[in-house]
Amino acid sequence: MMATPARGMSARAAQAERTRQQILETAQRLFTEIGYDATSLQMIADEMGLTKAAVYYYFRAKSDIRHAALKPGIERLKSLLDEVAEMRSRRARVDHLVTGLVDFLVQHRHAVMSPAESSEAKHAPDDEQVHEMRWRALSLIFGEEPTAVERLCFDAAFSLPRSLSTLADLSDEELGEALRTTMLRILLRVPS
Amino acid sequence: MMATPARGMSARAAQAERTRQQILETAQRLFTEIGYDATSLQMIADEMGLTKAAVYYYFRAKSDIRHAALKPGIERLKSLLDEVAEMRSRRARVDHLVTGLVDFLVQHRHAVMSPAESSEAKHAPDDEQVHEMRWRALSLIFGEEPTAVERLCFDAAFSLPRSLSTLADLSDEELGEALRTTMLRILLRVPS
DNA sequence: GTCTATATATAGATAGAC
DNA sequence: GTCTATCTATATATAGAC
Repeated sequence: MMATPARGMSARAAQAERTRQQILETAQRLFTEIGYDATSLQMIADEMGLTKAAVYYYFRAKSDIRHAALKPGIERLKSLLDEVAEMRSRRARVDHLVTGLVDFLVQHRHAVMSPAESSEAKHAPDDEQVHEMRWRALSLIFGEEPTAVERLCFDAAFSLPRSLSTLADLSDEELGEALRTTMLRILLRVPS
Repeated sequence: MMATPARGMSARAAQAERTRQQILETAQRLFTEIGYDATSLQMIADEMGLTKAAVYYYFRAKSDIRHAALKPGIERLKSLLDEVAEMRSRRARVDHLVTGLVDFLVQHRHAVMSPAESSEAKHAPDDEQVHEMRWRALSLIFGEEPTAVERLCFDAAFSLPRSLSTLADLSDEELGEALRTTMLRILLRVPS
């Protein structure tokens, strides 16, 4: 779970932690590039010069890798929504949510996994959480009873992470600015 | 390939055509609900009370079912773009594309398959075509050198088909109107 | 900590009976 | 036209040697 080996760890344990982290990064990249279902543990092992069994030493199941890969994004989104919930004006809420999300997206632009689009999407605890947060965000932005158009604007704006792969030619700054501008435009001034 | 058995067909052949069509509809529904990769031929066969081998009699491979399921949408989009290309004003082009697309989406709202999100997405001819049409549509709406924000607005608007499943509570009329309004709002009056 | 070897399940696909 | 039976490949996952 740790990004860096803790102090006091043996050299062996530190190496193990690095290996674990590398598996996670490799898996995350493959999930992003070709999708979760299409990524086999064999591919992950091959890319790292390990065997499947070695991968299983670090993760008990394929779904655990998915869980670990999704975790930082889920945590970030959760705390972002907590912060947003404290804000009074709608404008400030939208602004904070968009800015926070865009910053996270740009930082992880090459490893952004959409939680949906996996055959595990049903009943997996991660996806339950994402689903709940989606509802929470919708309420925070458009109130308890959003109109159909508002719901669509919400979906349109927050579907943009899926488009990251088609924007590889942009620098981090350009990408961030474009994402922020577009999301704000879609979410603010929605016609009734 | 035909939606209805042609005149002069034997009763046996007509029955075969119906079975083929039913397999297609069942598969399409499952592809939409749980995704292409997660749908096995066994599931399709089970839902219809057939065996896998029977399904293979009608379709030589799983990918052929996908191809047949995608075909109507691809054809519709292709002719729509041909029509749009003939129009002079940008406003008319956006209007015609959005209206045509929304009509198609509402009509097939329970069986809309996103061409991407399958492990076959690479090098499958269907996806090549969709990719080309995406570029063509982008050029028709925003010109040959769209800005980053314009590309994002394009993606946001045309990602909306993915949201159909979350709008099951709307009537066809409500859905169509909301889709049309939202897409037009996102695609028109994009800030420079 | 990483390996070989293997268990088990299921995928897509085919051959041939009826 | 639909079936049973089977093939082959590959998936996730485990046991136990080193």
